[in-house]
Amino acid sequence: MEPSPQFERIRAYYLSLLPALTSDAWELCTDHFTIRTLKKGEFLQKQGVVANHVSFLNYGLLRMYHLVDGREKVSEFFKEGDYAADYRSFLMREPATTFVQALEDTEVVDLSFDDLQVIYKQIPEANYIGRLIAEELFKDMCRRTTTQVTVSIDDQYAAIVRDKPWLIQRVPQYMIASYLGVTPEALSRIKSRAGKRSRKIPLRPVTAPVAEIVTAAQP
Amino acid sequence: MEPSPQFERIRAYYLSLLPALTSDAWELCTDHFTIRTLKKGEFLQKQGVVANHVSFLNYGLLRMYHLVDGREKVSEFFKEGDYAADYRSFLMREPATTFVQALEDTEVVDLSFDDLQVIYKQIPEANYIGRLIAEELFKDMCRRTTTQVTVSIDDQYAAIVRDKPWLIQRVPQYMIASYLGVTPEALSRIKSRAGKRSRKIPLRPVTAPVAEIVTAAQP
DNA sequence: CTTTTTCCTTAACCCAGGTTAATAAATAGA
DNA sequence: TCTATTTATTAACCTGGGTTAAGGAAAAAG
Repeated sequence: MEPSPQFERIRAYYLSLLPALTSDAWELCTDHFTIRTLKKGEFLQKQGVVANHVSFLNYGLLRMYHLVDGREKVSEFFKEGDYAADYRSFLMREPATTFVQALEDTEVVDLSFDDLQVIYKQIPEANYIGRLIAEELFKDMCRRTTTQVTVSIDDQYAAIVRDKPWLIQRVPQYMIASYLGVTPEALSRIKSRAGKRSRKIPLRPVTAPVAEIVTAAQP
Repeated sequence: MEPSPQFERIRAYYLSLLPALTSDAWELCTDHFTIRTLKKGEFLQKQGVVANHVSFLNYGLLRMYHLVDGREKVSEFFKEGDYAADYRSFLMREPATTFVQALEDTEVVDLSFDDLQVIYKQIPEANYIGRLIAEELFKDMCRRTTTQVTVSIDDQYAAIVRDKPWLIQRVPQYMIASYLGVTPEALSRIKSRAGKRSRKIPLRPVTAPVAEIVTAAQP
């Protein structure tokens, strides 16, 4: 069987986690993969439904959000190369609390829960990959939580502009506002504040206004 | 070697995750475990230091917090039976961004990063346990995030009183306030509001004021 | 290109929570 | 026990973000 180009990206991802991945093991994986496409606006996941797949994005863009008394609260974006799912629902076999919707036409590699369990049984190393993926997701959530507690909204937005310009390019402002936990109106204010700031700031301390490096303090 | 009573609780925990855990594998684990005690106020982890252990709590109580311009922001509590650590720092081998401090005299079973890697090498099933633990931590963070987005502060506090009375008993109010993301003064207001509410509420809709069950909506 | 819809911005008003301060209650130390 | 320190409460004031509303820009539909 010749390698499907649709599995190349996920193969590279698995190899990056487990360079020793054998071609036998890989074949077994691809037996369980299925390709699916979503048109802009379609849903990968809906609230109330148990997530039955994890989906690796070949291309496209998704958003995850909660619906809380009529309002959408964006919690995550997924782009090409990411694993997307309500992983909590997938793991717990409980109805999802979130929606995951395509913001662009998107192609994913699906793997169902049952198929994944088969893989875990038949390929012990899969547990290793599964561990690394879960750890990676955990780290990401830690990063997010730390940022929310640690960084002002204004700086969080500045960080997005600086570090994730693709978000600004591909996602409407009101979703980014929601992601930051504020209203679109508030994000407008943030942006106008940022505008004034950056016009003034050149006069700021030229000598390294670096964040202090915090070392272990005494109790 | 006769079983140490200090490892009984963690043994039960591992067995709950992997009933098939062999005694050989368990012996190998205990070879790497060390017992440590912390007096109230002492630190398990300090900001700026790479977390070198994961610590299973035999008894006691810990809090994890960020220090952001002089203020403590509590992000987590750990009690007997929990695994405590700055797991992000532990996994990434990067300096911790958090402090973890004992709120009571505490006894932990330590496992160092290097020892854990040895265990992962020698016992393939360990990856399975590691995966489940990482997944569990991920699920907990999801729960927390969902709650923060979904539930009002007043209801979050009510939920703590209802579901985690041990938190109320063992932790000062101002730390719970911090955990909820508000000031102690705000928590006082929340409590007084709750007082008024519960005195009035008996007159509320007697016919099942249940949260609507949300099913998959149409796109 | 025009129309329609979606998205963004600005302004005025309001309010929950932060801030400060003062007091009371509870806990720890002597 | 009594004192000192920590913790909790309450009130007055202030501020930043929510809310509402309206106008303008941009994108999609025709």
